[in-house]
Amino acid sequence: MLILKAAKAHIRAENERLILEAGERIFAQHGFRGSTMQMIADQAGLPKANLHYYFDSKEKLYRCVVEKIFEIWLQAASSFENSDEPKEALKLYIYEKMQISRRHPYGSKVWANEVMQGAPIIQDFLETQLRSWTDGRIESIQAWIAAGKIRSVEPRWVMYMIWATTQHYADFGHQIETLNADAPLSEAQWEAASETVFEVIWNGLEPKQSL
Amino acid sequence: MLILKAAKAHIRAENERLILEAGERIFAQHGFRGSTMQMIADQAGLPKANLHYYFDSKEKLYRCVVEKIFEIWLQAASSFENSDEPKEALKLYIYEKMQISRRHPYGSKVWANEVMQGAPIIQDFLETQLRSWTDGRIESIQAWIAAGKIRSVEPRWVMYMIWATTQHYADFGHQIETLNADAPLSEAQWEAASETVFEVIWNGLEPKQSL
DNA sequence: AACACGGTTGACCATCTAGTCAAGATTGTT
DNA sequence: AACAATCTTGACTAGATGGTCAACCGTGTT
Repeated sequence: MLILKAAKAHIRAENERLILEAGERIFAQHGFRGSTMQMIADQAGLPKANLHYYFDSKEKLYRCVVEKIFEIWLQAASSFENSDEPKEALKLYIYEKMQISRRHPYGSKVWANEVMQGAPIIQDFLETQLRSWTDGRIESIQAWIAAGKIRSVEPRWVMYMIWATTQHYADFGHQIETLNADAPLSEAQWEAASETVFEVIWNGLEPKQSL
Repeated sequence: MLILKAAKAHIRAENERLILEAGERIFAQHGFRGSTMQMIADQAGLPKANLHYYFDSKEKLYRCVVEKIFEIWLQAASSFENSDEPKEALKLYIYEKMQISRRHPYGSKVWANEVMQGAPIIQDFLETQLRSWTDGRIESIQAWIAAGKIRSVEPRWVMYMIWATTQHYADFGHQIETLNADAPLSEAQWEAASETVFEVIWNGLEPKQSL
Protein backbone atom coordinates (compact mmCIF):
# COMPACT_ATOMS: atom_id res chain seq x y z
CA MET A 1 0.00 0.00 0.00
CA LEU A 2 1.03 3.53 0.65
CA ILE A 3 3.28 2.30 3.40
CA LEU A 4 5.15 0.22 0.88
CA LYS A 5 5.66 3.18 -1.33
CA ALA A 6 7.24 5.09 1.52
CA ALA A 7 9.38 2.14 2.50
CA LYS A 8 10.98 2.03 -0.92
CA ALA A 9 11.18 5.75 -1.34
CA HIS A 10 14.92 5.76 -0.68
CA ILE A 11 15.52 3.48 -3.64
CA ARG A 12 13.66 5.87 -5.87
CA ALA A 13 15.43 8.87 -4.38
CA GLU A 14 18.84 7.31 -4.78
CA ASN A 15 18.29 6.19 -8.37
CA GLU A 16 16.80 9.50 -9.41
CA ARG A 17 19.85 11.22 -7.95
CA LEU A 18 22.20 8.90 -9.83
CA ILE A 19 20.36 9.48 -13.10
CA LEU A 20 20.13 13.26 -12.71
CA GLU A 21 23.83 13.49 -11.93
CA ALA A 22 24.73 11.32 -14.90
CA GLY A 23 22.38 13.34 -17.08
CA GLU A 24 24.01 16.60 -16.04
CA ARG A 25 27.44 15.35 -17.06
CA ILE A 26 26.37 13.81 -20.34
CA PHE A 27 24.08 16.64 -21.43
CA ALA A 28 26.86 19.14 -20.61
CA GLN A 29 29.41 17.29 -22.70
CA HIS A 30 27.26 16.39 -25.69
CA GLY A 31 24.23 18.67 -25.72
CA PHE A 32 20.66 17.41 -25.70
CA ARG A 33 20.61 15.66 -29.05
CA GLY A 34 24.22 14.52 -28.76
CA SER A 35 23.46 12.64 -25.57
CA THR A 36 21.92 9.19 -25.78
CA MET A 37 19.94 7.49 -23.05
CA GLN A 38 22.48 4.67 -23.30
CA MET A 39 25.35 7.04 -22.49
CA ILE A 40 23.50 8.38 -19.47
CA ALA A 41 22.59 4.87 -18.38
CA ASP A 42 26.22 3.75 -18.57
CA GLN A 43 27.35 6.83 -16.68
CA ALA A 44 24.79 6.11 -13.98
CA GLY A 45 25.59 2.39 -13.93
CA LEU A 46 22.02 1.38 -14.67
CA PRO A 47 20.33 -0.36 -17.59
CA LYS A 48 18.71 2.00 -20.05
CA ALA A 49 15.19 0.70 -19.46
CA ASN A 50 15.56 1.73 -15.85
CA LEU A 51 15.94 5.36 -16.86
CA HIS A 52 12.62 5.23 -18.61
CA TYR A 53 11.08 3.76 -15.51
CA TYR A 54 12.05 6.83 -13.46
CA PHE A 55 11.79 9.50 -16.14
CA ASP A 56 9.18 9.01 -18.83
CA SER A 57 11.23 10.44 -21.63
CA LYS A 58 14.60 11.93 -22.48
CA GLU A 59 13.00 15.35 -22.63
CA LYS A 60 11.49 15.06 -19.15
CA LEU A 61 14.84 13.97 -17.75
CA TYR A 62 16.50 16.93 -19.44
CA ARG A 63 13.94 19.33 -18.05
CA CYS A 64 14.57 18.00 -14.54
CA VAL A 65 18.31 18.49 -14.97
CA VAL A 66 17.86 22.06 -16.14
CA GLU A 67 15.44 22.94 -13.36
CA LYS A 68 17.84 21.60 -10.76
CA ILE A 69 20.54 23.84 -12.17
CA PHE A 70 18.35 26.89 -12.09
CA GLU A 71 17.74 26.27 -8.39
CA ILE A 72 21.46 26.48 -7.68
CA TRP A 73 21.69 29.60 -9.77
CA LEU A 74 18.91 31.29 -7.81
CA GLN A 75 20.51 30.24 -4.56
CA ALA A 76 23.73 32.04 -5.44
CA ALA A 77 21.64 34.99 -6.43
CA SER A 78 20.56 35.47 -2.85
CA SER A 79 24.11 36.28 -1.79
CA PHE A 80 23.61 39.54 -3.61
CA GLU A 81 21.27 40.58 -0.81
CA ASN A 82 23.61 39.87 2.06
CA SER A 83 24.87 43.40 2.30
CA ASP A 84 23.79 46.91 1.48
CA GLU A 85 27.32 48.01 0.75
CA PRO A 86 28.07 47.46 -2.93
CA LYS A 87 31.66 46.41 -2.36
CA GLU A 88 30.62 43.73 0.08
CA ALA A 89 27.58 42.57 -1.90
CA LEU A 90 29.48 42.35 -5.17
CA LYS A 91 32.37 40.53 -3.58
CA LEU A 92 30.08 37.93 -2.06
CA TYR A 93 28.17 37.45 -5.28
CA ILE A 94 31.22 37.19 -7.52
CA TYR A 95 33.00 34.77 -5.21
CA GLU A 96 29.83 32.70 -4.90
CA LYS A 97 29.44 32.51 -8.67
CA MET A 98 33.08 31.57 -9.14
CA GLN A 99 32.56 28.86 -6.58
CA ILE A 100 29.60 27.53 -8.54
CA SER A 101 31.65 27.52 -11.75
CA ARG A 102 34.19 25.44 -9.95
CA ARG A 103 31.83 23.02 -8.21
CA HIS A 104 29.17 22.71 -10.88
CA PRO A 105 30.87 23.09 -14.23
CA TYR A 106 28.50 20.63 -15.87
CA GLY A 107 25.40 22.45 -14.71
CA SER A 108 26.68 25.74 -16.01
CA LYS A 109 27.37 24.16 -19.40
CA VAL A 110 23.92 22.66 -19.66
CA TRP A 111 22.46 26.07 -18.90
CA ALA A 112 24.67 27.73 -21.49
CA ASN A 113 23.72 25.12 -24.05
CA GLU A 114 20.04 25.56 -23.36
CA VAL A 115 20.19 29.35 -23.66
CA MET A 116 22.32 29.22 -26.81
CA GLN A 117 19.66 27.08 -28.45
CA GLY A 118 17.04 29.67 -27.66
CA ALA A 119 15.94 28.19 -24.34
CA PRO A 120 13.38 25.81 -25.88
CA ILE A 121 12.75 24.16 -22.53
CA ILE A 122 13.19 26.90 -19.95
CA GLN A 123 11.91 29.99 -21.75
CA ASP A 124 9.22 30.39 -19.09
CA PHE A 125 11.89 30.52 -16.36
CA LEU A 126 13.68 33.30 -18.17
CA GLU A 127 10.50 35.28 -18.59
CA THR A 128 9.29 34.93 -15.04
CA GLN A 129 11.84 34.14 -12.35
CA LEU A 130 15.00 35.36 -14.06
CA ARG A 131 13.39 38.55 -15.31
CA SER A 132 11.95 39.52 -11.95
CA TRP A 133 15.16 38.65 -10.11
CA THR A 134 17.15 40.75 -12.54
CA ASP A 135 14.79 43.69 -12.22
CA GLY A 136 15.24 43.57 -8.47
CA ARG A 137 19.01 43.58 -8.74
CA ILE A 138 18.93 46.44 -11.17
CA GLU A 139 17.02 48.47 -8.61
CA SER A 140 19.68 47.74 -5.99
CA ILE A 141 22.38 48.95 -8.31
CA GLN A 142 20.39 52.05 -9.23
CA ALA A 143 20.12 52.81 -5.53
CA TRP A 144 23.89 52.55 -5.13
CA ILE A 145 24.34 54.95 -8.01
CA ALA A 146 21.81 57.39 -6.55
CA ALA A 147 23.69 57.23 -3.23
CA GLY A 148 26.96 57.98 -5.00
CA LYS A 149 28.42 54.67 -3.92
CA ILE A 150 29.34 53.58 -7.42
CA ARG A 151 29.77 55.33 -10.75
CA SER A 152 26.83 55.97 -12.97
CA VAL A 153 26.58 52.92 -15.22
CA GLU A 154 23.72 51.04 -16.79
CA PRO A 155 23.14 48.27 -14.21
CA ARG A 156 22.09 45.78 -16.86
CA TRP A 157 25.48 45.72 -18.56
CA VAL A 158 27.20 45.30 -15.23
CA MET A 159 25.06 42.29 -14.34
CA TYR A 160 25.92 40.71 -17.67
CA MET A 161 29.62 41.35 -17.05
CA ILE A 162 29.45 39.50 -13.78
CA TRP A 163 27.53 36.58 -15.21
CA ALA A 164 29.81 36.37 -18.21
CA THR A 165 33.12 36.56 -16.40
CA THR A 166 32.23 34.08 -13.70
CA GLN A 167 30.41 31.53 -15.86
CA HIS A 168 33.24 31.68 -18.38
CA TYR A 169 35.37 29.69 -15.94
CA ALA A 170 32.90 26.82 -16.14
CA ASP A 171 31.70 27.01 -19.74
CA PHE A 172 35.14 27.60 -21.24
CA GLY A 173 36.95 25.57 -18.63
CA HIS A 174 38.45 23.32 -21.26
CA GLN A 175 39.97 26.27 -23.12
CA ILE A 176 41.29 27.75 -19.88
CA GLU A 177 42.81 24.40 -18.97
CA THR A 178 44.46 24.09 -22.38
CA LEU A 179 45.96 27.56 -22.00
CA ASN A 180 47.15 26.55 -18.54
CA ALA A 181 49.49 23.90 -19.96
CA ASP A 182 46.65 21.36 -19.88
CA ALA A 183 46.45 21.53 -16.11
CA PRO A 184 43.29 22.32 -14.16
CA LEU A 185 43.48 25.59 -12.26
CA SER A 186 45.04 25.13 -8.86
CA GLU A 187 43.45 26.27 -5.62
CA ALA A 188 45.66 29.37 -5.72
CA GLN A 189 44.75 30.11 -9.33
CA TRP A 190 41.03 29.92 -8.59
CA GLU A 191 41.55 32.29 -5.72
CA ALA A 192 43.62 34.66 -7.85
CA ALA A 193 41.13 34.58 -10.70
CA SER A 194 38.23 35.28 -8.36
CA GLU A 195 40.09 38.15 -6.78
CA THR A 196 41.09 39.65 -10.12
CA VAL A 197 37.55 39.46 -11.43
CA PHE A 198 36.27 41.17 -8.31
CA GLU A 199 39.08 43.75 -8.15
CA VAL A 200 38.78 44.83 -11.76
CA ILE A 201 35.01 45.12 -11.60
CA TRP A 202 35.06 46.88 -8.26
CA ASN A 203 37.78 49.33 -9.26
CA GLY A 204 35.84 49.83 -12.45
CA LEU A 205 32.73 50.80 -10.53
CA GLU A 206 34.17 52.68 -7.55
CA PRO A 207 33.68 56.43 -7.84
CA LYS A 208 36.87 58.26 -8.76
CA GLN A 209 38.68 59.59 -5.74
CA SER A 210 38.19 63.33 -6.07
CA LEU A 211 41.57 65.05 -6.08
CA MET B 1 39.53 20.44 -69.35
CA LEU B 2 41.17 22.79 -66.91
CA ILE B 3 39.44 25.65 -68.64
CA LEU B 4 36.11 24.06 -67.86
CA LYS B 5 37.02 23.70 -64.25
CA ALA B 6 37.77 27.40 -64.04
CA ALA B 7 34.56 28.29 -65.81
CA LYS B 8 32.49 26.49 -63.21
CA ALA B 9 34.58 27.54 -60.24
CA HIS B 10 32.09 30.24 -59.32
CA ILE B 11 29.33 27.64 -58.99
CA ARG B 12 31.45 25.71 -56.54
CA ALA B 13 32.41 28.85 -54.64
CA GLU B 14 28.83 30.03 -54.39
CA ASN B 15 27.45 26.70 -53.25
CA GLU B 16 30.18 26.18 -50.71
CA ARG B 17 29.42 29.61 -49.32
CA LEU B 18 25.70 28.83 -49.10
CA ILE B 19 26.35 25.54 -47.33
CA LEU B 20 28.90 26.96 -44.89
CA GLU B 21 26.56 29.80 -43.98
CA ALA B 22 23.65 27.42 -43.47
CA GLY B 23 25.89 25.11 -41.48
CA GLU B 24 26.97 27.93 -39.20
CA ARG B 25 23.36 28.79 -38.36
CA ILE B 26 22.18 25.25 -37.86
CA PHE B 27 25.20 24.05 -35.90
CA ALA B 28 24.91 27.13 -33.67
CA GLN B 29 21.26 26.50 -32.92
CA HIS B 30 21.34 22.73 -32.47
CA GLY B 31 24.91 21.68 -31.77
CA PHE B 32 26.80 19.16 -33.89
CA ARG B 33 24.73 16.08 -33.18
CA GLY B 34 21.48 18.04 -33.00
CA SER B 35 21.95 19.30 -36.53
CA THR B 36 20.97 17.07 -39.42
CA MET B 37 22.29 17.29 -42.93
CA GLN B 38 18.67 17.66 -44.02
CA MET B 39 18.22 20.76 -41.85
CA ILE B 40 21.35 22.32 -43.30
CA ALA B 41 20.28 21.41 -46.81
CA ASP B 42 16.88 23.02 -46.31
CA GLN B 43 18.48 26.13 -44.84
CA ALA B 44 20.81 26.35 -47.83
CA GLY B 45 18.01 25.60 -50.29
CA LEU B 46 19.82 22.60 -51.78
CA PRO B 47 19.11 18.87 -51.84
CA LYS B 48 20.92 16.91 -49.17
CA ALA B 49 22.94 14.85 -51.62
CA ASN B 50 24.42 18.06 -52.91
CA LEU B 51 25.96 18.79 -49.54
CA HIS B 52 27.79 15.49 -49.68
CA TYR B 53 29.04 16.38 -53.13
CA TYR B 54 30.83 19.47 -51.79
CA PHE B 55 31.72 18.24 -48.32
CA ASP B 56 32.49 14.57 -47.91
CA SER B 57 30.91 14.20 -44.50
CA LYS B 58 29.04 16.07 -41.81
CA GLU B 59 32.20 16.16 -39.75
CA LYS B 60 34.26 17.71 -42.54
CA LEU B 61 31.60 20.36 -43.08
CA TYR B 62 31.59 21.09 -39.37
CA ARG B 63 35.35 21.41 -39.30
CA CYS B 64 35.22 23.89 -42.17
CA VAL B 65 32.63 25.96 -40.33
CA VAL B 66 34.70 26.03 -37.16
CA GLU B 67 37.89 26.91 -38.99
CA LYS B 68 36.19 29.79 -40.74
CA ILE B 69 35.08 31.12 -37.38
CA PHE B 70 38.55 30.86 -35.94
CA GLU B 71 39.82 33.00 -38.81
CA ILE B 72 37.45 35.81 -37.87
CA TRP B 73 38.48 35.46 -34.26
CA LEU B 74 42.16 35.79 -35.14
CA GLN B 75 41.42 38.76 -37.34
CA ALA B 76 39.85 40.64 -34.43
CA ALA B 77 42.83 39.64 -32.37
CA SER B 78 45.09 41.73 -34.52
CA SER B 79 43.34 44.90 -33.41
CA PHE B 80 45.06 44.34 -30.10
CA GLU B 81 48.29 45.32 -31.81
CA ASN B 82 47.12 48.59 -33.28
CA SER B 83 48.40 50.69 -30.43
CA ASP B 84 51.04 50.61 -27.75
CA GLU B 85 48.89 52.54 -25.35
CA PRO B 86 46.80 50.13 -23.29
CA LYS B 87 43.75 52.36 -23.22
CA GLU B 88 43.67 52.61 -26.97
CA ALA B 89 44.54 48.98 -27.63
CA LEU B 90 41.97 47.65 -25.20
CA LYS B 91 39.29 49.94 -26.52
CA LEU B 92 39.88 48.83 -30.08
CA TYR B 93 39.94 45.18 -29.13
CA ILE B 94 36.83 45.30 -26.97
CA TYR B 95 34.83 47.24 -29.54
CA GLU B 96 35.99 44.88 -32.26
CA LYS B 97 34.94 41.83 -30.26
CA MET B 98 31.55 43.37 -29.47
CA GLN B 99 31.15 44.02 -33.15
CA ILE B 100 31.86 40.38 -33.90
CA SER B 101 29.32 39.27 -31.31
CA ARG B 102 26.79 41.42 -33.06
CA ARG B 103 27.63 40.46 -36.64
CA HIS B 104 28.52 36.83 -36.15
CA PRO B 105 26.41 35.52 -33.30
CA TYR B 106 26.15 32.09 -34.88
CA GLY B 107 29.86 31.69 -35.28
CA SER B 108 30.47 32.60 -31.68
CA LYS B 109 27.93 30.02 -30.56
CA VAL B 110 29.47 27.26 -32.63
CA TRP B 111 32.82 28.07 -31.08
CA ALA B 112 31.35 28.05 -27.59
CA ASN B 113 29.64 24.75 -28.26
CA GLU B 114 32.81 23.21 -29.56
CA VAL B 115 34.87 24.32 -26.57
CA MET B 116 32.21 23.25 -24.08
CA GLN B 117 32.33 19.76 -25.50
CA GLY B 118 36.06 19.62 -24.96
CA ALA B 119 37.07 20.91 -28.39
CA PRO B 120 37.01 17.46 -30.04
CA ILE B 121 37.59 18.98 -33.46
CA ILE B 122 39.76 22.04 -32.87
CA GLN B 123 41.93 20.97 -29.97
CA ASP B 124 45.01 21.42 -32.14
CA PHE B 125 44.04 25.05 -32.82
CA LEU B 126 43.80 25.73 -29.13
CA GLU B 127 47.17 24.17 -28.47
CA THR B 128 48.99 25.93 -31.26
CA GLN B 129 47.55 29.14 -32.61
CA LEU B 130 45.41 30.20 -29.67
CA ARG B 131 48.09 29.36 -27.14
CA SER B 132 50.81 31.29 -28.92
CA TRP B 133 48.55 34.25 -29.61
CA THR B 134 47.56 34.37 -25.96
CA ASP B 135 51.15 34.15 -24.78
CA GLY B 136 52.00 37.11 -27.00
CA ARG B 137 49.16 39.19 -25.59
CA ILE B 138 50.13 38.32 -22.06
CA GLU B 139 53.58 39.69 -22.74
CA SER B 140 52.08 42.96 -24.00
CA ILE B 141 50.06 43.30 -20.83
CA GLN B 142 53.08 42.47 -18.68
CA ALA B 143 54.96 45.24 -20.45
CA TRP B 144 52.19 47.72 -19.64
CA ILE B 145 52.35 46.69 -16.00
CA ALA B 146 56.13 47.04 -15.95
CA ALA B 147 55.77 50.51 -17.46
CA GLY B 148 53.25 51.45 -14.78
CA LYS B 149 50.56 52.01 -17.36
CA ILE B 150 48.07 49.66 -15.72
CA ARG B 151 47.74 48.07 -12.31
CA SER B 152 49.53 44.90 -11.47
CA VAL B 153 47.13 42.12 -12.41
CA GLU B 154 47.56 38.63 -13.76
CA PRO B 155 47.18 39.24 -17.53
CA ARG B 156 45.56 35.86 -18.08
CA TRP B 157 42.50 36.64 -15.98
CA VAL B 158 42.09 39.96 -17.74
CA MET B 159 42.14 38.31 -21.16
CA TYR B 160 39.48 35.89 -20.02
CA MET B 161 37.37 38.77 -18.71
CA ILE B 162 37.44 40.44 -22.09
CA TRP B 163 36.62 37.27 -23.98
CA ALA B 164 33.84 36.39 -21.58
CA THR B 165 32.13 39.77 -21.44
CA THR B 166 32.18 40.37 -25.17
CA GLN B 167 31.27 36.88 -26.31
CA HIS B 168 28.47 36.78 -23.77
CA TYR B 169 26.52 39.17 -25.98
CA ALA B 170 26.54 36.58 -28.75
CA ASP B 171 26.36 33.31 -26.85
CA PHE B 172 23.70 34.48 -24.39
CA GLY B 173 22.01 36.80 -26.85
CA HIS B 174 18.72 35.03 -26.40
CA GLN B 175 18.77 35.57 -22.64
CA ILE B 176 19.74 39.21 -23.09
CA GLU B 177 16.92 39.67 -25.56
CA THR B 178 14.42 38.07 -23.20
CA LEU B 179 15.53 40.41 -20.41
CA ASN B 180 15.20 43.30 -22.84
CA ALA B 181 11.43 42.79 -23.14
CA ASP B 182 12.00 40.31 -25.96
CA ALA B 183 13.48 42.99 -28.17
CA PRO B 184 16.90 42.78 -29.81
CA LEU B 185 19.36 45.35 -28.52
CA SER B 186 19.05 48.63 -30.38
CA GLU B 187 21.95 50.40 -32.02
CA ALA B 188 22.18 52.68 -28.99
CA GLN B 189 22.11 49.76 -26.57
CA TRP B 190 24.94 48.00 -28.38
CA GLU B 191 26.94 51.20 -28.21
CA ALA B 192 26.15 51.67 -24.52
CA ALA B 193 26.99 48.07 -23.69
CA SER B 194 30.29 48.27 -25.54
CA GLU B 195 31.18 51.47 -23.79
CA THR B 196 30.25 50.14 -20.36
CA VAL B 197 32.30 47.00 -20.87
CA PHE B 198 35.27 49.07 -21.93
CA GLU B 199 34.84 51.72 -19.23
CA VAL B 200 34.51 49.26 -16.37
CA ILE B 201 37.48 47.22 -17.50
CA TRP B 202 39.61 50.26 -18.21
CA ASN B 203 38.78 51.97 -14.93
CA GLY B 204 39.44 48.65 -13.28
CA LEU B 205 42.92 48.51 -14.76
CA GLU B 206 43.99 52.17 -14.73
CA PRO B 207 46.49 52.91 -11.99
CA LYS B 208 44.95 54.76 -9.07
CA GLN B 209 45.42 58.50 -9.36
CA SER B 210 47.94 59.25 -6.63
CA LEU B 211 46.49 61.85 -4.28
C1' DA C 1 26.05 17.66 -83.44
C1' DA C 2 28.85 14.97 -80.42
C1' DC C 3 31.51 15.06 -76.45
C1' DA C 4 33.44 15.68 -71.78
C1' DC C 5 33.26 17.38 -67.46
C1' DG C 6 31.33 19.29 -63.36
C1' DG C 7 27.12 19.63 -61.05
C1' DT C 8 22.34 17.77 -59.50
C1' DT C 9 19.28 14.64 -57.45
C1' DG C 10 15.76 10.96 -55.90
C1' DA C 11 15.92 6.57 -54.16
C1' DC C 12 18.09 3.59 -51.30
C1' DC C 13 20.65 1.29 -47.22
C1' DA C 14 22.92 0.28 -42.82
C1' DT C 15 23.01 1.95 -38.44
C1' DC C 16 21.63 4.17 -34.41
C1' DT C 17 18.35 5.44 -30.88
C1' DA C 18 14.08 6.71 -28.02
C1' DG C 19 10.81 4.32 -26.24
C1' DT C 20 7.99 -0.22 -25.17
C1' DC C 21 6.92 -4.40 -22.97
C1' DA C 22 6.40 -8.49 -20.57
C1' DA C 23 8.59 -11.50 -17.60
C1' DG C 24 11.05 -11.81 -13.52
C1' DA C 25 13.48 -10.23 -9.12
C1' DT C 26 13.10 -7.64 -4.50
C1' DT C 27 11.22 -6.10 -0.59
C1' DG C 28 8.09 -4.94 3.06
C1' DT C 29 3.63 -6.45 5.11
C1' DT C 30 0.37 -9.75 6.93
C1' DA D 1 4.70 -18.52 3.69
C1' DA D 2 1.79 -15.88 0.77
C1' DC D 3 0.91 -11.36 -1.00
C1' DA D 4 1.26 -7.10 -3.42
C1' DA D 5 3.63 -3.18 -4.71
C1' DT D 6 7.77 -1.59 -6.60
C1' DC D 7 11.82 -2.14 -9.13
C1' DT D 8 14.79 -4.41 -12.84
C1' DT D 9 16.04 -5.69 -17.34
C1' DG D 10 16.87 -8.09 -21.99
C1' DA D 11 14.69 -8.13 -26.22
C1' DC D 12 12.15 -5.74 -29.47
C1' DT D 13 10.11 -1.94 -32.67
C1' DA D 14 9.44 2.11 -35.38
C1' DG D 15 11.46 5.95 -37.05
C1' DA D 16 15.27 8.98 -38.02
C1' DT D 17 19.73 9.92 -40.12
C1' DG D 18 24.48 9.94 -42.37
C1' DG D 19 26.08 8.51 -46.32
C1' DT D 20 25.96 6.14 -51.20
C1' DC D 21 24.98 5.68 -55.95
C1' DA D 22 23.64 5.64 -60.55
C1' DA D 23 21.15 8.19 -63.66
C1' DC D 24 20.61 12.68 -65.29
C1' DC D 25 21.35 17.82 -66.53
C1' DG D 26 23.96 22.03 -68.43
C1' DT D 27 27.51 24.17 -70.61
C1' DG D 28 31.54 25.14 -73.12
C1' DT D 29 34.70 22.93 -76.67
C1' DT D 30 35.68 20.57 -80.87
